[in-house]
Amino acid sequence: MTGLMAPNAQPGSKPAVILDAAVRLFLDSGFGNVSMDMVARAAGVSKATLYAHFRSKDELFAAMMAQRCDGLMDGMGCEALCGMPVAEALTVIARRFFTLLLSPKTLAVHRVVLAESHRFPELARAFYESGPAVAIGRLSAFLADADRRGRLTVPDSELAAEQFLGMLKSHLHLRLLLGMEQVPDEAEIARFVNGAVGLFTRGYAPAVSPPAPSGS
Amino acid sequence: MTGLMAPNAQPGSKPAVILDAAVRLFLDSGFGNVSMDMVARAAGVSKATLYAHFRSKDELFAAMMAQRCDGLMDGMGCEALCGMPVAEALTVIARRFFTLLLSPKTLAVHRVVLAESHRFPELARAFYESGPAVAIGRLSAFLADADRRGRLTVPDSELAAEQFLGMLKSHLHLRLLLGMEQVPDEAEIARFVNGAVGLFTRGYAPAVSPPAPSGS
DNA sequence: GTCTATAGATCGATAGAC
DNA sequence: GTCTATCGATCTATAGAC
Repeated sequence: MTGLMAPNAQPGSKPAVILDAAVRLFLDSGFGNVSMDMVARAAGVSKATLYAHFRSKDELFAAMMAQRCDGLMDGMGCEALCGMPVAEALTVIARRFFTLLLSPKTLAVHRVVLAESHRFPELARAFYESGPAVAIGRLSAFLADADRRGRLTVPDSELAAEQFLGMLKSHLHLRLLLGMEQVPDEAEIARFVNGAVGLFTRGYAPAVSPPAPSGS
Repeated sequence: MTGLMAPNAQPGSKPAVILDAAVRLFLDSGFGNVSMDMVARAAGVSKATLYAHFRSKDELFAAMMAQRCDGLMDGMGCEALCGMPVAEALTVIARRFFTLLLSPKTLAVHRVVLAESHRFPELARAFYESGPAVAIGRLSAFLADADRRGRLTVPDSELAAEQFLGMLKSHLHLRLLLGMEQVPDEAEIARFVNGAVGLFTRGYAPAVSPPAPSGS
């Protein structure tokens, strides 16, 4: 994160308790539908105490979002994947990305950031840099490595990373953001993951090699 | 559209004038940041007149969105494309979809619907059905036809349609929604369109045909 | 630091004259 | 139908006692 301010989150301290309440309320109902009275009551403090720690509602919101964006990409490391067969590694990456993207927490962050990106432009940027941009960067590095080793033929690894993640998001992500669907079950996840990995590996297969699945 | 109500939009009539003002304000600033006073002033009528035509702010917002969703997919017909070579047809479809998706008007609708999908669930559904769902449906039909004619091998045409449109959206759409980028120029559009068409036609190429670019 | 009480401003919706 | 004026509720932020 850039440094939007993340108060010393001594667990149990007043700022931490307030932030926890703010996370629940803001992510659940958005910025405009949550009043400072509600935050104060949910945190079990008075409104004056709240204002003693956060100078305004904007600052509280920004601090809350900064906390949520920080660990967004934990568990998306790609170190151990460079040795695996490409299709297998892509499957692992796709499943991780999907699980993260479709989790209620991540969906809530998307909803709130999108809704308030106009009022908080730096926040929108911080979210993108700490979330989607990291995913693209790591996958792009993995693809560039696969290209160097001849496992795939990827002329534009950044574009390819966007394509792969975009295929997974597809419109399913939009449907979930709009509240039209529940989180998909295993079968539906497998359908998207296998479909994306298949299309991607076929479309970026190395020049003229046989379709041997393991060796090569 | 389902029938959310779209008052007789006699051009020049008071309801039409009010709706025009509401479109500008709501799409620009969202639901919560626009007051009925602002709408009345922008439309050049009094607040009482406004309430004479729309019983509440919610109803005005819904009517405004219904109007914007109606023509959303105009110009996305795929009739004349079934005769063209697949790659060419996909390029046309991709360019149309991209132009539509990245237009300021469509971006604004996305922003507002996403922000208010919690408060207006039927509105979110109506938007999805009249916009993204139509795009998926038409492309899916085109792909199923291409599969029947042996131009592509597409076992799951609906999934494939989602993949193709998702590849185009990628994270570029998100960056634009967040206000981090201007609308891309011709070169950037070509990069995404050609990349998607290329990956898609290679990955869904018919079983064992040569990679001839034009004929076949 | 923490509380209670309230100032000050805004907004959605309505009443009543014309 | 259209206007002016206003009600009642709500929200952010602060003042002042402890």
